[in-house]
Amino acid sequence: MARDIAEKMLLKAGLRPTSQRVGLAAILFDGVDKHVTPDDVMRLAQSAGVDVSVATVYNTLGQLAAAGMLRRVTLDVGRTFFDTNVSPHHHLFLEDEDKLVDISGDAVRIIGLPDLGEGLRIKSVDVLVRVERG
Amino acid sequence: MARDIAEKMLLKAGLRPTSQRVGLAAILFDGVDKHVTPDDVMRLAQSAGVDVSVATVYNTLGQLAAAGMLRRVTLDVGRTFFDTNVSPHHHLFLEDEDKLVDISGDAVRIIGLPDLGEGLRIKSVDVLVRVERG
DNA sequence: ATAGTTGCAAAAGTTTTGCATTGTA
DNA sequence: TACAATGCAAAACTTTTGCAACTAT
Repeated sequence: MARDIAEKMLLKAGLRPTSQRVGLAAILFDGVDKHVTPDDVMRLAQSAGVDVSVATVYNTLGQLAAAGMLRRVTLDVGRTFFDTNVSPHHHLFLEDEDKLVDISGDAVRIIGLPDLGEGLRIKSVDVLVRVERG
Repeated sequence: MARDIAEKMLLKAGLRPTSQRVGLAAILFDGVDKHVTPDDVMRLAQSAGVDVSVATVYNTLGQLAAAGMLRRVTLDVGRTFFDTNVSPHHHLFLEDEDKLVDISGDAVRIIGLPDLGEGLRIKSVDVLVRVERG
């Protein structure tokens, strides 16, 4: 049952497993990696009969991302995706389908990044490959 | 005079060199590469005495980006930058200063990107390095 | 009781659209 | 005069905030 997993993930994230959050987490952590927008989540919640407001969807997604349970991927104006795959990896964006696809993080190597000055630390390196039919 | 250059760029982009657009282009293409948000541009326009609405700032930036005169760089929610450097290159984002810095495109090499299926074409490869003090 | 947490209505902020106006042929 | 392009007010959309209600001790 996905609800059990959902509850465990919420507790691990230090969030109370309220009915809204359990409902959302059950949708997100069903065992299949996904890339969803807040709007997708809202729609999925409605279909699943989870009664929740848009604000709570945003807040919950933000909290899960802050807890490292989701990865926020910002693409273009007004296109924020949340990725349930939180291991280091990159993304391919299929423009024609408006869809994000993971690229394994191990496979990709980036060489030639500049040395950082004193006291600076790399927080993340994201590669986004935009792909179109042609 | 930056106004002459501005007018040339607009004509090259197929846009009428109206007073608003010339004013904005003169701010953007003053010979120094910059990373600006629509809000920055609005403020700069006001300081420069260019009378223009927010909508026109957005529309003009979008038109210049579509014409390849500006590069749109989307970072996070509600953080769209326009880069006057349109040659292929990557970006470093300094979180503490909320500032984008260019990384030369020639210096960086990315290896291990997956083969694309039939009929797909890479449109762009963007690397974003997030940096923080630490 | 009370201190902390939650969910959401309302507010804030960003971007796009519809259309009156202006410019062009 | 007709036809296309422009600029912007207003609308649409995305995200955050403030606070009443709830929970746990």
